[in-house]
Amino acid sequence: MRIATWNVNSVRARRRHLLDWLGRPDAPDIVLLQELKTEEAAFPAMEVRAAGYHALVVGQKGYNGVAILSRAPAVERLRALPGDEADNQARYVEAECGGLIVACVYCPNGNPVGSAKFAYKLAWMDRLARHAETLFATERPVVIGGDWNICPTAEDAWDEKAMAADALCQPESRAAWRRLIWAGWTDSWRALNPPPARGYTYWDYQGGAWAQDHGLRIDALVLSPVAAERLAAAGVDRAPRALDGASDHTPVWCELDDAA
DNA sequence: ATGGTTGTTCCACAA
Repeated sequence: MRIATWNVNSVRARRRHLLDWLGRPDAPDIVLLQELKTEEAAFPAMEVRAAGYHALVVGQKGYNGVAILSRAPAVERLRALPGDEADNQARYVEAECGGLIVACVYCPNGNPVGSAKFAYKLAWMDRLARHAETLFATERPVVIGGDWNICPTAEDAWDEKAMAADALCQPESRAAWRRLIWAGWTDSWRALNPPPARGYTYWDYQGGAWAQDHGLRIDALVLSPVAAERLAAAGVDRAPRALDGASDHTPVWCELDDAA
């Protein structure tokens, strides 16, 4: 079972890239998408279906938006992250699929540091950590994947000094990530690629970042213990980032062996 | 210290 996550930065602008990628022979069984930037009604569900995938979409006009694509139908569990009824940003969807619990996250960016947006980022990550505890307690195979908007360590940034003022690299942001790791969750790519390996997943549109490989690793598939026991491979697919009109993120994937 | 780029929406904002 192959699972991937990809922040497409507008599913309408990336429709052709997405459909081409879903049509490749090694395309994943489950794909988590972020930053759809559209309402569910404008999601290209028919074309995605023709490519072989069911789609569970939580959309929003202009901003955010997440989806779970799957070859087998997914059964929806949650369309929002618990813990704040007033939060209407489309950043979370969770489903039962292929014997797994799968959660797709678009964590808040939080820039600039010290703003209300940074406070929202930390509050959202606190809600995620608390919800992750309930998922962990199921003792089921669980995958939480998406754009975390956190660069976990200095090894995950092209230049720690250049990123020092960014919300993605703040100590509080990294502490929110480590809270999950200390609780027993596995960062799938990093588990198989220990430092000094680099696996950037995002390159800014500005400053020729892609051409110079000035990237960050901020997209990840995080596994509960029984899922991590099945982890067979993980990788970053850099090809879509090299295309004309690319998203600023590229897909990350992991392979889980069949359940014993 | 600023400007560099992309997407969506509206004449900015978010990333």
